Amino acid sequence: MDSNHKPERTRLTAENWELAALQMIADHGVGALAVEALARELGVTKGSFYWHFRSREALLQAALDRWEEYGEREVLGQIEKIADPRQRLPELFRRVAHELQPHRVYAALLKALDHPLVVPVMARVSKRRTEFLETAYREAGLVPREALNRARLTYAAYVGFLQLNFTLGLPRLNHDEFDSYIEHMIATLIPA
Amino acid sequence: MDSNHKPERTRLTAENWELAALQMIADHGVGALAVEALARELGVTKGSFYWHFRSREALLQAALDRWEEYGEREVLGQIEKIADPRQRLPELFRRVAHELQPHRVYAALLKALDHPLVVPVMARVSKRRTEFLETAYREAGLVPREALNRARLTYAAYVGFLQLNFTLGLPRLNHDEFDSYIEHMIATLIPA
DNA sequence: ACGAATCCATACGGGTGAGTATGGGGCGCG
DNA sequence: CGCGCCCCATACTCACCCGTATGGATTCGT
Repeated sequence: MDSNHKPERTRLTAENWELAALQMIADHGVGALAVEALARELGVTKGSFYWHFRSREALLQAALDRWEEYGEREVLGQIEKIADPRQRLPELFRRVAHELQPHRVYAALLKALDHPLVVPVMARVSKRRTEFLETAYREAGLVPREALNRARLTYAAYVGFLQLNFTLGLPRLNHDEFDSYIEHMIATLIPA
Repeated sequence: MDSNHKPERTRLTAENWELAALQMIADHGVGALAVEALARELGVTKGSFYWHFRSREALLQAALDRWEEYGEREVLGQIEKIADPRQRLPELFRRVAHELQPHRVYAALLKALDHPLVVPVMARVSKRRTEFLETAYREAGLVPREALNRARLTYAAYVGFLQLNFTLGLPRLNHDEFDSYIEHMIATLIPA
């Protein structure tokens, strides 16, 4: 430990700033995304930041774009590999339930829905995911109107769960309670 | 129109500030709760505010307390009058669905779950409402474990719906689509 | 090796919003 | 009538944070 407590050093790239921004958003919310605080975190000063980005909002936009692109590629990409449509929904539920880490940014963005830059991103992501659920429910045998409503209900339950248990940390479910809840959700929402 | 465009005048009381604060929270979120902005809204200056309240946080706390107390008295009080437990849940769903106005503060508070003063309030409110749903589901015939999980699922769906359709304004449901969604929710979540 | 491009530090200006100090005006009450 | 208390205006200070200006340091191309 010859220099700082943050072992990062040497030159930075725009990607470094964007990833650090996403980390900051996940930890302390969009409102805490300040350039001087980020610079401290990275062991540099504002002088560095304003070389890579035109403004604070430009960084936020870049970070959101990166997050959205990553989310589409990772979350939905894996699921579409599951061939059997009947197994797709339960498997989706179980996988999503056990990857809590990637949802931290999503939960933080849910709390920043007043910010103009956040709204269109969340609108696109929510729309795509709901449509994905809708086709999955149709493949599972629901008629179109029911599939649409069930998709909306499912995604609302997902978002609400994030808010209540993740952000609020409300009932602090242990592992068994959590699994029990997920299986109950599968039994209730997915048609037999 | 001899004076201001805001027809409020004469001396103010602490209650006036708290109600104006809740209005501001509902309209522009907790972050927009600034004392100078509120003072402008009420047609006075900061000098007035700091006579009634010690700080900005004191106002926020008072407003939250008022909202929590009002919510318990109004929302849950009406529902408990419904005698038949079988009719209680569908009736609850339909009533809650058609009173969107009282939910605006709740939706705004959902976006302020990083604020230390907001978290305990939301934790208490969510806990009470989930427990209310749990007993209602038990009265409707579910076994205890299922009643608990179904209550959590229902409340999560409620919270997520607020976030997606209220705050985000996503699919912009019209009246028929909205009713269709509510009835689908009743058919899916409430045991026959 | 040496100039040029890249990356960063230092220092400053400006805007915003919380909190304080202090005095003045309205209103009840004797 | 005039005295005192309640309510509010004015005018500050202070802290924070965005953005700019400019020069220094490091690295890369050739």
